[in-house]
Amino acid sequence: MREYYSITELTREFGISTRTLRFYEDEGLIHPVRRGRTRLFRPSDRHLVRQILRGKRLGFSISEIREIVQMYKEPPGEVGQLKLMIRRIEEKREDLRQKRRDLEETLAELDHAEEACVERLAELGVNT
Amino acid sequence: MREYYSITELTREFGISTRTLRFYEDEGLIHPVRRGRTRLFRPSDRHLVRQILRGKRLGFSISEIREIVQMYKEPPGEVGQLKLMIRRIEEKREDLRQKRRDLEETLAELDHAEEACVERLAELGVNT
DNA sequence: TTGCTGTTTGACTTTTACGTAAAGTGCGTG
DNA sequence: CACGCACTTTACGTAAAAGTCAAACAGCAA
Repeated sequence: MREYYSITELTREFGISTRTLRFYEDEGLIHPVRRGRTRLFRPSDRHLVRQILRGKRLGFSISEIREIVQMYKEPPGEVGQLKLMIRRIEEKREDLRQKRRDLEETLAELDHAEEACVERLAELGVNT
Repeated sequence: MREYYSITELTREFGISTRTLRFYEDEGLIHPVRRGRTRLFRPSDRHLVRQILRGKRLGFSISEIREIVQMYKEPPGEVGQLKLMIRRIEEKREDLRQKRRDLEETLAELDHAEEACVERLAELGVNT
């Protein structure tokens, strides 16, 4: 496990630009440490980036992703906050379950579409 | 099964604006027929809107959704086109499978986060 | 010292997906 | 007829999420 990653190492690994990583820092999603002015990304920052990009692929906005990564952190100490957090987590999970339904339906329709194409090819006498 | 829906009926049903439906028409996603200048939405248009919104929830862009709804249509008649279409469908499916992995991972992490909160509540002597 | 590479901040630009305002059409009702 | 209502087009505006570019600095090799 490496101690630190440079900004370009991460851009290469994840296929994103330096601008994007700085943008995520401005948005408070990541907090790389500094040596002088230069950013040093720890493994935890790298893991956060991975989680951020996962959220992006699922169509979450930056502020939604910000909420989600808050949830991954240490649970708060106060009872009210904890209950609030649990409610928020449940909401996100419901959101994700909706996405899962959408996803399965879309996959099923694509399966169907592909079958139709394959059948059409067979009709045309093409050996698949 | 209704013959036609008005634009506002659909906006109410789906919780979107008229602007959005006209935008989708401009983008070539739907093609409601006209009586005079007024749009009439058929059941098939309504179904398309449903599919479009599903794509949106999954984080697809308008042009990606355009590609997807092309795939739902009748398969093309020409062999080359058919093979191309099948390749495209397979790409989208791979895309969706990636999303599914992302989704399951995110759900798992949220499960874990919620458990941590519940445990923390228990430590504080709160009866859940 | 010069030059290269990587990095910084800051400002401006772009794309997407609509929102919103203006001005007008078509139709059924009182 | 006048009104209201749903609908139309055209045009400009905007927020989010970066992309792009410039100017400057730091470290290191030749």
